[in-house]
Amino acid sequence: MPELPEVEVVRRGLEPAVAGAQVTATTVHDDRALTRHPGTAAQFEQSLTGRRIDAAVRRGKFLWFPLSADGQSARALVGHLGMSGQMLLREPGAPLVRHERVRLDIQHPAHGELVVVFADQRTFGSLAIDALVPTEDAAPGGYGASAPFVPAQVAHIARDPLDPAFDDRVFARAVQRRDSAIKRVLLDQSLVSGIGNIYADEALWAARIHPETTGRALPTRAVNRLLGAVRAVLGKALVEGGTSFDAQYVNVNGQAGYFAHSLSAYGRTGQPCPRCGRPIVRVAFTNRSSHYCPRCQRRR
DNA sequence: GGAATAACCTGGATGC
DNA sequence: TGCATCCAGGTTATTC
Repeated sequence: MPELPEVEVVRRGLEPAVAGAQVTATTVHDDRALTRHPGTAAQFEQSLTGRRIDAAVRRGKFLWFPLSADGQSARALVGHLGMSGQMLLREPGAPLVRHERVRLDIQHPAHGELVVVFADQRTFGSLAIDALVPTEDAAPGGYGASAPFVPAQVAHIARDPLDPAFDDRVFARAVQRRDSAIKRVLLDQSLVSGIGNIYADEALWAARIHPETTGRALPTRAVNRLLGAVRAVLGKALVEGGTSFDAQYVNVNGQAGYFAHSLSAYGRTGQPCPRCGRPIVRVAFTNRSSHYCPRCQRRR
């Protein structure tokens, strides 16, 4: 499932191919991929075709591609991979990809003609064209950005822990005001972005914190330890190309990541904890699952 | 305003 | 073999 490392792998793969490229054609195969787009599929195609992409930017799990102004208001192509979205680079004229929803034909001054395919099995992902608005803190909008702008529909998303503008102290104070379980807090994208179910479980295991511990119960030292664990887990996953369980997550060339082999808690129900040997347990958690070690991660 | 939950969706796995 | 059911989970709208 695409979380921060997977989305960053995609951004890094796309950046050299799309930054500076012009969109020569846009084809929407399935308008369910445009659920976040305010207009029709035809308007989406018309708005995008002919525009130049200036960069590839990410905040949390959102990607966006600022479009050259050309006398129009500043806008960007915004994308979210949802649970199964993929952005693939293909050669011109490449056959239709399974679950292909949108295709962009682009012309890059150095790389020539290329195709960007947005494919998505479960249709939770989306593309949209959205206005860029100034960031609240005047810092660059996200990873890969030089300008202090963010798409309007991403403005409520907090910065992620790998963003240089992320404020550790503000995060710690916000956590300690919450009566919710810390896992729920980690998944709240308006407090800290980029963390999903997999990396929440892994970071809590690394920091030896029980997922049901309330934010209010965590001393500042523990919040900082957790933040360090989050950064370590995300950084390691990024180096290993992200986590792939099946064909749902691949990079822009269709290749899987290797971090699934490094997981310590997530998806390891009944297997020994790598630290103490006690079996990892799985418990229900708001329509999904939490995995943790009952010995290493004792409830406060 | 904070917290909790349902709904959206598809296909693989499992059980009968 | 075929059908029904369960499960995975990010975001948003709704409710309390």
